[in-house]
Amino acid sequence: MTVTLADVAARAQVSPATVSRVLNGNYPVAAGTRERVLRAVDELDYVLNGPASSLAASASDLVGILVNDIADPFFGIMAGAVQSEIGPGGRAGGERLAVVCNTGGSPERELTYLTLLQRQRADAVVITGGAIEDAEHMNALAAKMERLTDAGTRVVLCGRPPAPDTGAVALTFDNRGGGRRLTEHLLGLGHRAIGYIAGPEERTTTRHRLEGHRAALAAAGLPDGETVHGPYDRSSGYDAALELLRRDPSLTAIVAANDSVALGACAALRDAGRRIPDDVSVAGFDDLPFSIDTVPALTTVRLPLYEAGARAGRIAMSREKEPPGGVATVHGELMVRGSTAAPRG
Amino acid sequence: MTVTLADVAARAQVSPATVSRVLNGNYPVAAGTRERVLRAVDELDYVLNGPASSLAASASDLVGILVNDIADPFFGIMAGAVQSEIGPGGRAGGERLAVVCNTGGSPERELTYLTLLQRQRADAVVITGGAIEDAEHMNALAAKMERLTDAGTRVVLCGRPPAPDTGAVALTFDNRGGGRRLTEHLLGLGHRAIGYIAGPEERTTTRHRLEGHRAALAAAGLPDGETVHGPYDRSSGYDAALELLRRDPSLTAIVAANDSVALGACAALRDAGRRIPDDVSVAGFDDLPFSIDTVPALTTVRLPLYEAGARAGRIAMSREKEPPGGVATVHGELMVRGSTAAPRG
DNA sequence: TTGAGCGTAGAAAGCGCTTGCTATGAGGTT
DNA sequence: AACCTCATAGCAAGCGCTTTCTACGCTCAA
Repeated sequence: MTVTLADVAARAQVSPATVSRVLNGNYPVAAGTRERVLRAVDELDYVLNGPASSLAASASDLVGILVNDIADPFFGIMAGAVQSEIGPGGRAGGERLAVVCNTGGSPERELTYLTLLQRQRADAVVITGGAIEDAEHMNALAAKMERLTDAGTRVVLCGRPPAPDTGAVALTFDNRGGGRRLTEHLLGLGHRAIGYIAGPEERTTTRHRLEGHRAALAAAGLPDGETVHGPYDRSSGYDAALELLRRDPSLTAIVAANDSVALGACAALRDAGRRIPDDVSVAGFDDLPFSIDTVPALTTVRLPLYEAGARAGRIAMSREKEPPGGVATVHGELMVRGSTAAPRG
Repeated sequence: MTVTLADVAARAQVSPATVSRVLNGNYPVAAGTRERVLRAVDELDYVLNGPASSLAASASDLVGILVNDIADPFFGIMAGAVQSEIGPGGRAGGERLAVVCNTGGSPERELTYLTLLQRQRADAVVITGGAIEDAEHMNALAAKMERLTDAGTRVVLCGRPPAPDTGAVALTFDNRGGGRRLTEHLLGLGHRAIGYIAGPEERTTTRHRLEGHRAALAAAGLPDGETVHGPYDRSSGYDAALELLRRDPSLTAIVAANDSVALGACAALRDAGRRIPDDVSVAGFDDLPFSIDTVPALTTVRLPLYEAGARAGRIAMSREKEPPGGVATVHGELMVRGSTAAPRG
């Protein structure tokens, strides 16, 4: 029914071993023989049986990429960059199956996907985005990562703090520094009543950005401002902005956990009759593609998502040597645009 | 080194066959035995060898999802919906490895990924987004899909025209109808000079949306308006809008191939000193999440991306019966918002 | 001429799992 | 008491490939 190696071998009048060697190209085969084999492969429309091959070679060409939310361009951009370095058509040339798995931000699903990838004996795994700060989950995750690296699977974290003693390489985003510079910018403009819309609690990204924000306030001798937590999406930003306004109608600036949240906040402010930036300044984080096109354009912290993803991909493929200590920090760049200005009067 | 089924069997004092049956749960095993086996699995931290299992059972738990651009929420939303029906934590409960593959819109990569999935003996494949209308590629693709379905892999197209005689089920988007209604809306407002920013040529999505647009014009007795082609992204929209303005400075409306393009067009119009919608109306397509938050909010055609993706996922899992004839059409809904208005004077 | 050395190909032993078939008892029947 | 039925469990034969080891010519140097 389905064509096997043996069929190809028979057709090319060689042994299965030779066909395998032609296909893998890791053993000398005479040019004529090779050609005969390739012709047979073509004529029979032969497709290698991946499982059989992986079993025999105890290695696969599968690389997994975990993302928290595939519908969010923040992850899409990183995932695309990783794939561009790994998958078909990538610089590597290898025909690897670079696949992205959507955890939806759920710790269990993160672990399940990791197990599934371990089951497939994945070559490498790239985990993108922030982590959940739950002790139990962190332990389970660390244990899993360690088992993966022990089994020879390279694990690279992209946009997540290092996981010590797991063998995983980390490309960490400087969320704290970015958050701090952003708030410093606002303080520099003269804002003193600044509301903060944070991401979901228990996420490293959320915490670090908030810490940076508060560090800037503290450095200026100011207390923490009003803070509201919520998911990383526009409607959360919308609701949170209204809530902040309710708590402190006199606030002159809102810092959002990311650009999508900022976008929702802008909509809420407009609906509440506040002009941006005249009445209230708004700032985001990430600098997603749409952020330059909002009205007014969004002040934000640009994270080099594509570059970081690409680098993570190369490290996963061992085409770039890992950073010293297995950890590198990726910095953001403050992008000052029209959504922030000095507060009135 | 690595723990195998046999190790678990030894520890649980049963045969490997029994362990396998406990793990697969498709054969009666006495409760006590099952428990002993599960304990051993746990104690040894056993993880099934996927390739070996797939080889022996000649079936895998891999489901592939192909997308044209993973950084575009249009695809991210669909992919996420498919995964929600298939992957871990999904309604199916099965621990399937639902993976998304980014073709980047390249025909070769599309084929390569399909081959890679065929190689892994994927359970099912969902292909999202429009197709390339190149005869050679279409044939190759059809042949590949046919071979996949022949081998028992269910193939579902989501947002792509049917592929007759390939065994693939298609959930097609009514791009033509949506495009037509959108332009009818503009005509109804009184616009006569309407520019069109199309997507890349040779894509079904591009062609159908444009055809709908022109059908509306023709029905109103108007000739085709100015048209510019470009990629489906904001900078393409920016450039194209300027080009349209150059060609016809008096145009009163611009229809864009999708929302991202429309966003770029809006930016260009603003930079050119035109007010929206006072001077020029702008419309998009898809109704991505950000579209309601643009200023002014974008008139567009809402496509039920999540619902369509979820349905594609269920069909791929045979949890919903396929539509009659293997083809169903998904309609869009015109969303009239602030970016379109009657032309002045 | 003989033997070493090289380039190339084949034989065959698995890789770790699934599953059809067979074996074994316990419980129920007549 | 002998027999039949189930419910469970084990045996063993693969699944289709990779890879080690061996074999077979040849060429080339001694």
